[in-house]
Amino acid sequence: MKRLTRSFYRRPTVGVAKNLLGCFLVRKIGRKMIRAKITETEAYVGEEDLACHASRGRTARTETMYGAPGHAYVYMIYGMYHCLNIVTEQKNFPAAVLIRAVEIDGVPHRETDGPGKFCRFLGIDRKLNGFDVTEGEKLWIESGAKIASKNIRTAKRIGVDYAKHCKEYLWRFSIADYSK
DNA sequence: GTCCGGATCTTT
DNA sequence: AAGATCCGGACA
Repeated sequence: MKRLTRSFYRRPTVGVAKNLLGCFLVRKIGRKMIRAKITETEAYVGEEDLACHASRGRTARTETMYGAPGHAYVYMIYGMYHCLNIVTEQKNFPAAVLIRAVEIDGVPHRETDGPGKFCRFLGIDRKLNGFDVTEGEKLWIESGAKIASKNIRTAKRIGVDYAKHCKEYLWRFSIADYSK
């Protein structure tokens, strides 16, 4: 397995979101290393995407998304959960892939089948916001077996009812075997 | 400064 | 179906 490089992320976000399925999110805490297979993702693309945090422009929070691709964008939601995204596309174009679910060997899937759940399990919080996943030692992503397109399920994104017409975009992707 | 709502999850 | 819980963004 090979670590994904910056050029992997410097591409259209929807493609990155699909290609991340089946890849392995690796988290290292001290001597402990956890490998998590990515099973569900969503794309958030630019200021025109009303579901994207950057739709309200460049702010302190969204600054990471405007930065170079291959960095983690971690934010807190509902006062108690964190969500992990990987920044995509060119610098100064705000876009990212939200990782929504992973699977870890020996861990019940229900503990890692939501964005807040696996972040809690992997100890991911805002301290990792802006972390370079193409170089750092705490968090990175390795390539995995390619998922055939017939095994990729496409759907509307979750929890973005406020996003007007953008809520209809089919920018949620999951591996068929793991779809709920 | 104040106010409001959220890319969620758990429990009822 | 509702509660937990708090930060970021909008407005003043």
